[in-house]
Amino acid sequence: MDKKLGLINFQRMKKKNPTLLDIAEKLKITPSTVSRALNNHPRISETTRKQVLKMAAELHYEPNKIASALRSGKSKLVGIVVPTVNRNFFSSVIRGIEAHTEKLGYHVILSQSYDDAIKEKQIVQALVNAGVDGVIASLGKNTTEFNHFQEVVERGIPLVLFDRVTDKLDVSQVMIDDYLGAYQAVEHLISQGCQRIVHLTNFRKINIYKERLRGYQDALNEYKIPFDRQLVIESNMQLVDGRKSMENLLKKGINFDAVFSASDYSIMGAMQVLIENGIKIPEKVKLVGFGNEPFTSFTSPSISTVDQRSIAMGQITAEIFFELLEKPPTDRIPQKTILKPELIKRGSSVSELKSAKDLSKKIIEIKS
Amino acid sequence: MDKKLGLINFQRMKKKNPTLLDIAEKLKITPSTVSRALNNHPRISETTRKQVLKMAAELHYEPNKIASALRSGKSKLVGIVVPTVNRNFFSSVIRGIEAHTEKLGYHVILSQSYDDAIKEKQIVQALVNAGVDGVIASLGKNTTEFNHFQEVVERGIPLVLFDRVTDKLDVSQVMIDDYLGAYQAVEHLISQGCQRIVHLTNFRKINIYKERLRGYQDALNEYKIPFDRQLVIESNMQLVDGRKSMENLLKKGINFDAVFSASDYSIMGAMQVLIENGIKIPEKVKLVGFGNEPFTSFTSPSISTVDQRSIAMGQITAEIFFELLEKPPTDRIPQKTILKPELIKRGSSVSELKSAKDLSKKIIEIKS
DNA sequence: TAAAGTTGTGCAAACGTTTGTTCATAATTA
DNA sequence: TAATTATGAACAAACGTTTGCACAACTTTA
Repeated sequence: MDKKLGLINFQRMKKKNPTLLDIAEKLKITPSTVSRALNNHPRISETTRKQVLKMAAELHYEPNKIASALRSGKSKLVGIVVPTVNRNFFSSVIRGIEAHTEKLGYHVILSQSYDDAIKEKQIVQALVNAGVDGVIASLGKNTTEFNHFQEVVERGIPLVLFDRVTDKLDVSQVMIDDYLGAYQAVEHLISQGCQRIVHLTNFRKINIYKERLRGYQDALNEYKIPFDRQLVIESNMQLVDGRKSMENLLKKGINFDAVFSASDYSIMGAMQVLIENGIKIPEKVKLVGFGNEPFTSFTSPSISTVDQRSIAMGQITAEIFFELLEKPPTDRIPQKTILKPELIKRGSSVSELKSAKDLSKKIIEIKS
Repeated sequence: MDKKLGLINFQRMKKKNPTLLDIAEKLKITPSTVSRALNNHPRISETTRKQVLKMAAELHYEPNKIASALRSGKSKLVGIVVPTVNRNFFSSVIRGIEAHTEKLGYHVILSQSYDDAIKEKQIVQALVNAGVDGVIASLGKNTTEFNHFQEVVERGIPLVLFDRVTDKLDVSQVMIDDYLGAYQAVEHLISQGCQRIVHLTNFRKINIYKERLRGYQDALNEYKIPFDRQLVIESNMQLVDGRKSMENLLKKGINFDAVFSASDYSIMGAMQVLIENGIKIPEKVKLVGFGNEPFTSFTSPSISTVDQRSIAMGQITAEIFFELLEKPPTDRIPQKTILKPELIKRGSSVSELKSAKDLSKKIIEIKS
């Protein structure tokens, strides 16, 4: 019986990590010296350092981050909070951030709020409890209250917001110029001869959509095109919403020659309905979306859209974040960084660009 | 000078978390009692427990997870490793897992390997160092060596693989029946009258692609259609690869009437080239992809594809994982769970389904 | 009514680091 | 050569929990 128990225990035995103490004992020095040797403390002799490094490698020593975090208060973890990770924009930004964090020996805890304000709050608290050294976040659509983020700041934990930001928090923010993006998109449509431009926007009046709407209005103004309230359609901006909005427009018989949507998803839905009704794009109606989701280049015609500079945003967000991290909390002056978006003209708004193939055909025809 | 320093220090003062000790002192009891009270230890009296809970709430006490993790060896963190998070399939699985973990008070650390074997190794080590209680992973395409995962198992840390799995590790796995998915897809194409079916596959011969190829071959066999090596095209399976593969096929003048791709991205590319060359889909060539990426339903025609049951896979993976977690390492018998995929027939392979609108039109026409 | 069991709490060690302080020795300066 | 400074390493405390053990005060059992 005893023997069997012993056997079981033996099998259960987990491979134990070697610790600083193990290295210290082998070398007949103290753990503190080992620790300093591994952390390149200047007061450690080259010979000791070499010995320690060698022994550490030999034993496959891996520092226990938990213990380190407890003692030093630095976890080398940065928490990222996004509404969803399943959006090209967000995952690109994350990739940009990750590239930076890795270089500096930090790791990322990724959490999704699914645009749920309560979940967002829980996540942020959990991240703080987990001892992250900083938080990078993009707000959920339904977030109207910011105590959880305020708390982060008060704890002296660096916080950077990107894309979906708020003025109610006095923290560093990185965003694109939504106003400009919308303005350029609408200006482009006008330059293509459009006069009755529908705008699809979100019924939740969060910053980015307000700005896009403002860009739309100002561009119309600039070109002396009257603003028609009827042409601004509010919805949840998903594909189905785009479909519904377009179906409604057609049913009501409202006259229009272009659609500028604040989301690629809803413009996709709108385009589907237009195609199904035999309305030629871009001949009869021209379309521009927002976000440069990958699928916009797959469709036929491909969809013009506004690129949000996700990679750049990720890089810059990370840079600002780590600058903040180095500074003591008092020196952290919140800064706003606004990136210029890029209008990508594709087949849905420019006849000649209907597809790459068409283009090459045309050239061949001219040649022959 | 002194005063100024004092002021600075005051400003810098971070809001300190209250600890068990703070609660204990206020109530004139010991931290151990407080700890037990908060953890519902049976030997704590109801009155003490209530007092502690009240005081904890009053002080906004949040347990320090780091300290708890260090002492108890349980971090309540589960690490997820996926090639990329920017794929509907993966993010759906993750969502399924998250739903489960949250209920049980666990948190998720999400990491992306970007199909880079070295990065994957680093990530797994980092997760172990970070003290995760378990790991859920989907292998990168280039992973050929599994020591890092073996290490996880040896440490007694539960490991579950999903979708991209390997037989070289004796751990629990959850996957779909790739063979069946492919078989059904090809069978469907044959039932639509196709005889010369191209198969786009990955040049990396990882499990899932091998299985899909096998399904393709067996379906042909079953229906006495000769296997033609020329019709199997290997590539990296991205959109551009699909384009190239199709361009090559057309250039070589190879005869075919259908394409079954092991990826939605490459079938998308292939479809673009076909459309650009004026080849009618599904009349001349029928297409089926694999993965049910959202964009497959956006295109025109919409693309038939094989759904990978991502939500179910996430749920089941999480269930298996937490079962494992409860058991001592010795009792962890690896189990394989194979889910049935679902063939989704859309316009790219069925003429009558070209679009929902067409369908409704037809109905109306019949009526009138 | 003494022995045995229960219940509620305190004590102190432990988890594996990091880090301020001390202390000896070696190198520099006056 | 004595006084000072640099250098390298040891000591010990600390981070905030958890947890085995001890122990007093009760309650039950014989």
